[in-house]
Amino acid sequence: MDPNSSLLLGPAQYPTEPCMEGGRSLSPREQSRCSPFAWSQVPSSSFSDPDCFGDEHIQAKRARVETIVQGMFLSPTSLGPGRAPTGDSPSRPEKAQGRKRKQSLPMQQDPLEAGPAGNRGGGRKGGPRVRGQLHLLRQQMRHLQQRILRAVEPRAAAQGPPTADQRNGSRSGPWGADSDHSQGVEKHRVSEVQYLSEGPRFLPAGARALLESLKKELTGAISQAVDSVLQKVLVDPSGHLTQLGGRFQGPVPDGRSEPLPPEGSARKDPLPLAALPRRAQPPGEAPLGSLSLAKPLDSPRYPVSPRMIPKPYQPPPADCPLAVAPAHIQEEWILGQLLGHGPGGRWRGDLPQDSSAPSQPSSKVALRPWGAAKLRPLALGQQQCPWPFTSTCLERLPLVSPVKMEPGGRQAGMDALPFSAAHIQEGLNPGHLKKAKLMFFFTRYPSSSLLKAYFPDVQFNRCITSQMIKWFSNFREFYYIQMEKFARQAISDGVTNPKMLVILRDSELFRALNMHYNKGNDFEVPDCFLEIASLTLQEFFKAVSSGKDADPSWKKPIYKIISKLDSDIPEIFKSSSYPQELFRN
DNA sequence: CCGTCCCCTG
DNA sequence: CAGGGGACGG
Repeated sequence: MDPNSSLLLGPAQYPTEPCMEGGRSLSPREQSRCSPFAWSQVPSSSFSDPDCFGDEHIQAKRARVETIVQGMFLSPTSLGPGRAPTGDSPSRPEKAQGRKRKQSLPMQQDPLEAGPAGNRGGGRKGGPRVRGQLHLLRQQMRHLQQRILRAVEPRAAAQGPPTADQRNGSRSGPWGADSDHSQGVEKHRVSEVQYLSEGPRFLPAGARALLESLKKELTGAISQAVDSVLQKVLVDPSGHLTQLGGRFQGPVPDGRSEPLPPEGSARKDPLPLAALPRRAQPPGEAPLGSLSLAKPLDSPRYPVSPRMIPKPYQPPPADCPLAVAPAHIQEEWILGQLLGHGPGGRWRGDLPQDSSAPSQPSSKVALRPWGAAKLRPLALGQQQCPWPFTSTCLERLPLVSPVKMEPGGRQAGMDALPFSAAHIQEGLNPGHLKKAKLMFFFTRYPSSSLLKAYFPDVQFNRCITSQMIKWFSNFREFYYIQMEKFARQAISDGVTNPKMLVILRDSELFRALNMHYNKGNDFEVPDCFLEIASLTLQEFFKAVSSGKDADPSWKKPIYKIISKLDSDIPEIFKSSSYPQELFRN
């Protein structure tokens, strides 16, 4: 037990990067400001939360296959504007199916839908090769389906065609043998689903039996095939199971290999920080045992133990193992993949398409971070909507209700789709509030013009502007109250040297701030903020300990100092209307 | 006088 | 976090 350690620690405890924010260098002004002790981390590791990927990945594929197969059995009512062909089949499954797809698909791009283009020869690792195999499987399935149809078609036609409204809405009715093979793959498959799903009702018994049997076989075979393919993906060349925790083999070269602890369970032991590659400090995960400052009854924490000797500012490691910008891009890419919607997609919008999508033959189709499929009852041609904000997409975007924050609760609409740049918001929504809070890590005193620049989806007027200004005022209020509180506590704990007060990620003060501005640890707090917070704390400490707090306006000078320490906000905040919650659920 | 900011309150 | 009052600067 080392009560001091959490608050006081050498600055180079975690190898960090120079003061880069969002992958771009700071202006000279900020460089000098950050130096020598402000080092910021690219928001990162929280984005590559392993839990988001592993199981989802498999489940998504499974669900995909199931969906395809299920589609054969479904009523076609959802596929065309026509009403249900028979009165006795209530609208049962298609809704449920739609939901299922929605749930299972949006998390990341699905190789099955990645598009037919080449790359079958298998690139590096499993991805491309598997994609190719899956594509093959799908083609085979299509061929089988066509065979089935050809087999049953003549007899079925003799039974009499379906009524017109069973077919209308699709360019060639289920019974029209003129399948348009030039159609996009997705559309093609949709028509097949429709095709098959109408089959049983009109087929003679023999054909139906044949169809059923073939379906059964197909189902089994495909599931098996997919399983085997997936197994190959999940086993690396050396035969070891890759960690299903969700580490990517590709884009995240330095992903931590230790799974994140379950929600709410803090790490028992501090990470072996020295052993971690780089910026490996898990965001906000603090060892509960080493909290300080918030426990006033603890025995004296300052007079310090050797470990927490203040900062003889240690320069950062000169050899930063990874280039910053690429890592940043990778993280955005990952984020997009993980989120499946929201800012991930938007963030990607700023990236060169190819560089961030290493193995996508057709990135605009394959990368669907905004989860277009989620918005579609059936996977229609993604080609129609290559970019999130085309009109076709926008029509489908659920709008976020412009309501006020529900205390403590997440907005129901927020996980649907938190923003739309084209839908200028009338008011501010909880997403905006959250974004503002994250921005507070960079700027305590934003100007209204800055706010306008960083909330492009907000229609600013006097009221909105003042509300947002007010938000930051409230943020500051909380911030300064915390600073004063902890400064006074440090004084009462016997601290004499303000330089001893350094806020680290495992300190209680950090936890308080993080809880306030970054609830849920969605964002990795930049080190610049920690440095400024430390400085603020020190200023409060100095002022209080020298008795300046007798002056009614004793905080003013501190405010003045801090107001000059705003950092530039990463560009990603500008381009995304909302950085999205990086839910771990 | 107006816009900000702070502070207090609910 | 929002509202409202008051201080302050231009």
